[in-house]
Amino acid sequence: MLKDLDPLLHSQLRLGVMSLLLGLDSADFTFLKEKTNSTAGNLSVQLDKLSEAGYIHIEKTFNGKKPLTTCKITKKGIKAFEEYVNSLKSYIKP
Amino acid sequence: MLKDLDPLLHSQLRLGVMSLLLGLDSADFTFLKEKTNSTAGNLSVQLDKLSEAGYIHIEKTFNGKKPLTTCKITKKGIKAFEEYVNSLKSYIKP
DNA sequence: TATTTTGGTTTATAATGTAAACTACTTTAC
DNA sequence: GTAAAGTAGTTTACATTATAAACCAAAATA
Repeated sequence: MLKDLDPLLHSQLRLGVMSLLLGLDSADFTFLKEKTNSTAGNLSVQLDKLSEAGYIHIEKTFNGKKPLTTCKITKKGIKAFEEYVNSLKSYIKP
Repeated sequence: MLKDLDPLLHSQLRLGVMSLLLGLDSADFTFLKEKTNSTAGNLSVQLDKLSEAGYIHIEKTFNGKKPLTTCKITKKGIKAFEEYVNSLKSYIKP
């Protein structure tokens, strides 16, 4: 009946990041920070967790002279997200 | 875009309890424990939280000589659940 | 009558989330 | 050119949350 929910995705901020990344080719730190309305510190921590789980890929480059952190969702991340949504349905079905 | 998720409902066990109660007139402790696959201790704590928030109503009676804890979802709980589901959609929309 | 089971609660610990403080560099204003 | 403010983050310390282990009281069973 009630399926387990991936604890890594069952967090407002991490879910928000994944949701945003799913619709985009890639997104940088500042964009994600604004869209999710999070603090930089929190976002930094949560991106690391998603990265460690292999759900996103983080690339650190430079935009001219400014550091630029770019995130991309991975295949594994897409699959995990889809499974999470599927599991959620067992809770919210009418 | 991404709406805030009620933290009280954004927990696997509490969400599971609410989901189950939504479809039933009422449910007792043991039933919820089995259906959610939780430990009694955890369930006890989480039911208290839902009760304190006014999302469920807990009645403690006796079934013959055995204690019986019965839970019912409240109007407030139904509304909160519906809002939670609605907010969730901003994350999982295709 | 000793042991197990039922139906829980309390408490201690582990895991998680978040904000505040910090780093390092850059741009702007004097 | 140098002081102040801004950008782009990271680290650390604390608060909240979740979970499990230990516990309690009564009842059923052996």
